[in-house]
Amino acid sequence: MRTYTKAEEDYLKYIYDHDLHAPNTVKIADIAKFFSFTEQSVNQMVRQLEDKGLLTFIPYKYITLTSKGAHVALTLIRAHRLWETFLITHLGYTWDNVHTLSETFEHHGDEDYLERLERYLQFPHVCPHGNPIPTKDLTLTIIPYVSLNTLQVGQTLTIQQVNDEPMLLAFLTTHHITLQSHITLIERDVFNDLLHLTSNQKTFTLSIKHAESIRGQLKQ
Amino acid sequence: MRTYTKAEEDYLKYIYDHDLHAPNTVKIADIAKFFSFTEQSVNQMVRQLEDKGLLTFIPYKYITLTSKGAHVALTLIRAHRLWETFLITHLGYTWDNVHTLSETFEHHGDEDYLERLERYLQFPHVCPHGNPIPTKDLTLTIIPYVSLNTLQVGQTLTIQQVNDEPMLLAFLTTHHITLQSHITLIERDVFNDLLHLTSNQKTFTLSIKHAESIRGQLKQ
DNA sequence: ATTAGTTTTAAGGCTAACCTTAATTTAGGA
DNA sequence: TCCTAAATTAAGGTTAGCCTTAAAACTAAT
Repeated sequence: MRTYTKAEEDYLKYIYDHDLHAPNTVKIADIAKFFSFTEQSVNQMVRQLEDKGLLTFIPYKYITLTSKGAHVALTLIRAHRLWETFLITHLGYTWDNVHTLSETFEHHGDEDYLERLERYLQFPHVCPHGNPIPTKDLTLTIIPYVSLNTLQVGQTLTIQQVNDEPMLLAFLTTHHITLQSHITLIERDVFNDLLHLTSNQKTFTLSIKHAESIRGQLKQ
Repeated sequence: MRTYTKAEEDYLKYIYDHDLHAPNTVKIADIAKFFSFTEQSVNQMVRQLEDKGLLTFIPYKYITLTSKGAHVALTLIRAHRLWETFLITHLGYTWDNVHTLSETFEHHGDEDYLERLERYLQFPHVCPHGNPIPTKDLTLTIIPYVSLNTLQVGQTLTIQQVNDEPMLLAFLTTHHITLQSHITLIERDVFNDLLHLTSNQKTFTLSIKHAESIRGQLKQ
């Protein structure tokens, strides 16, 4: 039933993500660092994935997925986000506690049931975190939001997208911040890489790293 | 996430089923025959399951699940039947093509999501094959139907339950037989272990083995 | 040309899990 | 008591999959 192993799929997902945010820059060392593996291990796995036609690796340049590899990665993202949608909108999960279960389910089942699930959910365009859901033909519509980190002091962001990171989501939840919430940048602490922000008339602090995981549009 | 391995779970399911239909009769040889393993292999696994407190084995007598083991088996049955219900009633699967996918999903996830799924499905008592779904506290309500095989010539059965066996279900589907269908016994071929039956004004033949997988109540 | 950063080769280890063969031993019924 | 079905012991093999260490080789950019 499973065409690729979980490890293979995890590599593909990482490469897809990395390449999306910084095209043509994925190196063996990046993958090794991300998973805490040695570069030799990653080298082997990359060769393995290349042998299976899932990626191309130009040594000393970069690794990039073939269309076949992207197909696999996008199917995983599609499964993950459709599951999240179902779990949240129908089973009562919250956006900070669906990640693990979706991770489990995304690796199982075929494309047929995904289509059925998608139809049942009435073809959602985005998951509950605001991230786009690849369509059946695996097109992913990128919406050009700006990250919270790009705000100038005094500017306000309407949140439209948050990365699916449970800790961050739990943090936002305790501050009653959801999609459509407004966040204003009060001050930028360059020394500590922090942002001081306001939302719901309350002030809080967020690291730049986390701020990059939050996107939306500037409020005029 | 997974507390027990698939193999362990499969042993438990088999023992549960066998014990349900013929209490206190499960022997190592039965399991070995069912899975086509050697008795030595089964012996080892049975010891392993005993060490984990899932069953008790009285050598030369029989194997039976402990309440802990029954708990695991019933949870699997519960998951399987809830998934089947969801897949058929919400995603458009038919009763002869849900088995494999349910088998996959039944081994994943925790009890929390099962409760949510059950609530979402409005606490169904039976799956689409008519088999009872264990409740949250894992009680399984056995309905005393009679098997198609017990019919006397001329008697008619209203189908209420069919075992989840894809081949049989596909056969029934091609004959337009579903739950609530009426089947009349025309003749019993004792020599070949066959039944000649009628349903929807059409005659067909079914082996006794398969007839035992179909249950319901006698039509007066 | 040097060197730092990258990649490769080679050999091996490890975990998880389960199953097999071969040779015995034991229990319980006729 | 004896015999057969049932169970056990012991040692080892297999599959799947991935990861590590150690040592070397290569590339690109200064």
